[in-house]
Amino acid sequence: MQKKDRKQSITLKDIAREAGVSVGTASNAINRQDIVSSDLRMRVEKVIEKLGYHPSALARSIKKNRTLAIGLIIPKIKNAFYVQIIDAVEKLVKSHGYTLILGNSDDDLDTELRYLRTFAAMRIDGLILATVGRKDPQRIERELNTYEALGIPVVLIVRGIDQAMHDTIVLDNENGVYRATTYALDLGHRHIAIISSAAHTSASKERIDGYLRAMRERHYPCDQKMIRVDMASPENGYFTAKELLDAENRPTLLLVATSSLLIDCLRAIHDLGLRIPDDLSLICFDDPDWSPYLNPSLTAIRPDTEDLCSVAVRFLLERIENADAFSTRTYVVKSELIVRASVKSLIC
Amino acid sequence: MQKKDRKQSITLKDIAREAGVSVGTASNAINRQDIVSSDLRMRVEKVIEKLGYHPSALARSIKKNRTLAIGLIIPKIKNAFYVQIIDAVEKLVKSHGYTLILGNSDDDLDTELRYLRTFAAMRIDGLILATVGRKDPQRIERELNTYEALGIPVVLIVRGIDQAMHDTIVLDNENGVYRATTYALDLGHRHIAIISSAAHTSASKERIDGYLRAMRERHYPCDQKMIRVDMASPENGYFTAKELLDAENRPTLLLVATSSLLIDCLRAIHDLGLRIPDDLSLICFDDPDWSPYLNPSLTAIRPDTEDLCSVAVRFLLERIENADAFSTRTYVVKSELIVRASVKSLIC
DNA sequence: AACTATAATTGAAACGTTTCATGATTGATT
DNA sequence: AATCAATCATGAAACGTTTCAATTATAGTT
Repeated sequence: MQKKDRKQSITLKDIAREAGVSVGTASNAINRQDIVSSDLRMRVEKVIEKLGYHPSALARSIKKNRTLAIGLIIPKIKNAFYVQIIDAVEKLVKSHGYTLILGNSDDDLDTELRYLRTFAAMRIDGLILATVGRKDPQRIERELNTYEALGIPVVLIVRGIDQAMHDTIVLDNENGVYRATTYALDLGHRHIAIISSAAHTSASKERIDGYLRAMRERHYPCDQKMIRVDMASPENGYFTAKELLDAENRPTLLLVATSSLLIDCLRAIHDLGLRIPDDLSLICFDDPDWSPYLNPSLTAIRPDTEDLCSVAVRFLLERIENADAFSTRTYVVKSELIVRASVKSLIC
Repeated sequence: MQKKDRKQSITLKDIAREAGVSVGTASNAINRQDIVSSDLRMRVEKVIEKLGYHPSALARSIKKNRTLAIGLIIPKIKNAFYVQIIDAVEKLVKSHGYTLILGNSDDDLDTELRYLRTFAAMRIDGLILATVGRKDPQRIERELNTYEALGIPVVLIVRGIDQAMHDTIVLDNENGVYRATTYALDLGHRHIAIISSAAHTSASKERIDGYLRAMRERHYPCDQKMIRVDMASPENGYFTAKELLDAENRPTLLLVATSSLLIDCLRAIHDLGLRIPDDLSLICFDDPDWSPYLNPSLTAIRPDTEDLCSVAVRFLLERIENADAFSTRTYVVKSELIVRASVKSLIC
């Protein structure tokens, strides 16, 4: 089936003709009210009302070389962490007169690249990118070069890219997990496992590093079997968790590295009939809004998303205003350990 | 601070000049490969690669009178139900070559209206709208008339609007709650309360109607105090729930009408020290993906979001292809009662 | 009355594409 | 040789705006 040509709409030319002025004047009557007689302005407004004129942002953008649109690409909308980010970023950009264009790459590099291309073609004024990761850094770099060529600023969040050519906001993954691990050690846990996804992201590596640093500093051995990296295919976290928890020497505490893995892990725990925290203690990196209402409520490492987003948007808008005023910046967002009830103390 | 003029980019004219052809030909070499000699096509492609040409979707859209963008406006992204919808709709439109433009009105009518205007200005090819409701139907109607005038089809989802001028996909609110209520009655519950938000939406009314119908059919009295309508201001659900559950004759079962209220209710239940299901049974309309991992797992009414989205997108695309081929359609999405562990049987 | 300064309007070019009627080039067919 | 088709490329108009130099009208000053 063919798309029918869309009904053609009222244009500025129609307004001008009906009001008996030139089209340039009609434009001025709308946008530059200071420069036009109030008499004329009212006349044009009447005609606009009468004919039902709705200006085209396309034509406007092409002339003004700005779209007032900002792109946000995230890896997984089903992850509550990114929902918080979408919500916060949207409010922020809206308050500055921009529209948010969302891309959900669904943990798929090709989808991400496709959004990168589409958004560049759309000539968004700026991009906030949480990339799916480093499976194929060159391909992402290549798209980002397009942004460079088009003069569209890019801010990376959550996950950086090696060459520090862009402003980047990252979480303190290492430190967050480090503190969670020492907290667990302080409560007497020794068999601590960590399950993480997507080995190719630096976040994953950093979180594991935080775990390792805590264990090493306290001189506890780290069994490699306690470190599991899930391959980010759907459902896979479930099997990884199940295997880990069904093994002979089950850990006493499980660190879950992302809230999307959390659901898989909970399902595995549930299916194995394990009780939290008696059979297994649990800490999650990232604190979805329902975590207090799990039973028991969930001890979690909560990154300061508000801060993350406001810095990201600020950086981006600064670049949009004045692209070259700053050298590349990096900002690390603090996280906080929220102690609830999912970790059992093992000291007598 | 003023926005600096963006670096001006390579245009088709540059390609044409460098390749020694006319700009029309360059365009053909890119888009109409059948009509151009393969020799020329390769030459142009080389130049494109060399100069780094990135076509402007703005200019293209203005000529072709289509943007390949579809708008989706939802009332609350923090509501897991709408996250599912975003995810599903995005995948569907993407598979048809469209880009999704998301607007989160955050339960605010003005924000919704603003998105309606912005999206119309952007000349999206179609709109899927879950409106915040009927606080001020005329104002929404007015914006929708703009879409009519511009020939942009609109499909309403989840929440309809009185005059049936648009295709509409709704949930079977009444029936879903009806079945949940009879299920509760069958298990011996008599003091059943329902808490709902946003009295101005028809969904809210229908859900309460389903509750009432079940009670009446079975000839049980409905205490008006058992029907609470929350005013949709943030945190408010918490107080409404708390008041309801702290009263003298506390219900034995609570029907929660939306998953965003659910979090507030859980907090109230938690704060009052009530245990589910022993002190209070719970059923929620809408089934977020974490509901199986609440403890106890949550009995819920789950609408078939996949179906909702695929029908909505299908209706919309059909209208885009051929706006007038159909008269206004309405589709009701089925829902299913997922029985888990949050309802206690009261029969001996 | 002549001049000037200010204010209001015009007209055309420009933004980066697509499209289409026209023209040019080639090869095959009589 | 002349005609016809088929294939390729051209150039200009169009899409709906904004912008800006140029023009005209208006009022103010001497």
